[in-house]
Amino acid sequence: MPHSHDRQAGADNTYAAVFDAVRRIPAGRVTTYGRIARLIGRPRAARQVGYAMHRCPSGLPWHRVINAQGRISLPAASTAALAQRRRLEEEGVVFIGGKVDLDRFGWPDRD
DNA sequence: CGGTTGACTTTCG
DNA sequence: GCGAAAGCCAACC
Repeated sequence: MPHSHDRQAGADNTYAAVFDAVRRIPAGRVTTYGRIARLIGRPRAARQVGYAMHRCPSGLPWHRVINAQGRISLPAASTAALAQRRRLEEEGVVFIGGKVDLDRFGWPDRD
């Protein structure tokens, strides 16, 4: 383990923790950057989760991560945003007015 | 080493 | 319900 005078898990573990949390999201569910930040013990580091998403490895279900408003956090016209929405819809996630109802599709949530 | 940046969140008008 | 502003924190240059 790292020395305790350092911050919590250590910066090197941050990305791994974020990626691991994202991999735990089941298909057909979504979560928010802030929720992941909280899961890895950094409730205020939501932006860094987004940053980690930009650097995410292939095979990671990054499309299941959206913002707290239930909206895709990318320019609506961008290729990535369109791909994200399409993938989520393929998994059964419903967009209403361009937004996802986090109360129904959010994770963690009821089973 | 220090200012900028950004796939965020929350609050206010 | 929406847009603007402020707050936060690590990566980048």
